[in-house]
Amino acid sequence: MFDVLFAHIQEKVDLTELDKESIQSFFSLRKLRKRQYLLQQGAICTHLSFVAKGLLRSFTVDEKGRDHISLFAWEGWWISDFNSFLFQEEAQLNIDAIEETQLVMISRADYEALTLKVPIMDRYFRLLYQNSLATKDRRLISSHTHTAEEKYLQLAHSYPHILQRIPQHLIASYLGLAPETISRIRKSLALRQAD
Amino acid sequence: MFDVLFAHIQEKVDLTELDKESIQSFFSLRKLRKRQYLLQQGAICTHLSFVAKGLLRSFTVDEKGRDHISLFAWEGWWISDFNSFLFQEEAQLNIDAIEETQLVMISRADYEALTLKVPIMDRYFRLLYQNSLATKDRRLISSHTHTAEEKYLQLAHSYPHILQRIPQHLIASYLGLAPETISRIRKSLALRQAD
DNA sequence: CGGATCGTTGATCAACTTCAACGGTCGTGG
DNA sequence: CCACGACCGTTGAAGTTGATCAACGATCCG
Repeated sequence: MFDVLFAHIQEKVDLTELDKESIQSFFSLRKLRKRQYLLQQGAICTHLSFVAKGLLRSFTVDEKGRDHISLFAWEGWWISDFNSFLFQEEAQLNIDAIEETQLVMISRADYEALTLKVPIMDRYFRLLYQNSLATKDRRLISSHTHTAEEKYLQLAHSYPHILQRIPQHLIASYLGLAPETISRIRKSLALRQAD
Repeated sequence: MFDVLFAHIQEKVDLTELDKESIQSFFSLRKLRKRQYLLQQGAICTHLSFVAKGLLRSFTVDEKGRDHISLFAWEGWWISDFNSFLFQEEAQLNIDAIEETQLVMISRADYEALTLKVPIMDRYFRLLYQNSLATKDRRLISSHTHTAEEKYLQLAHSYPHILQRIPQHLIASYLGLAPETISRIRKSLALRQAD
């Protein structure tokens, strides 16, 4: 479990064995079943979670009871409700497991303590957030610029393997489209493919 | 100029006088006229810029020649094309000044050097990016969840002062709506207001 | 003054949603 | 181990939101 975490961190910064020991001491492990909640709207997000294995989603539910998925997180991704985690406010987001999942988690207090004790983790998280920011920018622009089909194709191109793991109606929710729309897009693509 | 920058940094982390001297030595100043480009698509984004005074926008231009604004940055905001700045790739974004603007800028190399020489800046940027991430999440969800009118009202509520500084068609571009739509929304709101 | 820019309004149009019905598959409890 | 229900994807028809196209008036600025 910790191997996956250390491997991920070491893609961005160097860690000494001592660093690793320190880091490990701040984290705890947790397993989730399929459909199990990690966080529910209105609760306080106590932990920042790294996915060692499995797949989760974060989403909001609107007045009409519809889901809106903001993020999928699989192996090597972090997930939390940032506003809630950082400021210990009520969470706006729900997070649950799409597959059986194994997490490596750190509490709010330990997150602060970790970055103080192992300052290079400030750097790691900065690099992590930088990348994440750039991705979110692209996604927002894409959501304004592109048609439904273009958005679907862009996702399929960016994360081809993940489409096979995620039910189609969840993809729809992630892209901000109706499930029927995805179905029709796929049909239309398949027909054109056949030429 | 540097006062604004230091004030902003010190909202998040503490700086010694020595830190300030070090920080200042890495930054340079620049003025932009109205409509002047800070960055054009295809160029390399050499600097990360802090707005000391004025107002800018970052935007993409699609195949049909339409603008899509991803961000407004006024006093106290940072702006750049992150992908381009970090990896020195060709910029996807354009950035230009909506008002006369004064910037405090740091180059890519100096950004790296700064975070190494003044490690607390890693922390500052991490905190900055954290907040930014949370904001972008909310914006993306909002763009999927809400109607045109709701998006407009949400923006008006979040940044009431800024609506007076930004031409209406740029607001439209930021929200991913046609200029005519904003016009009609405002009319409709005004009519209802009159009741 | 003349051109560019900006907001407004009306008419039409297209993309996507909504609603409804159906068939297949999966998983769980009897 | 089978049967039932929940869940999921598909398809068709109708409805709605917001985009597009076009024209016009106002303002700003060189």
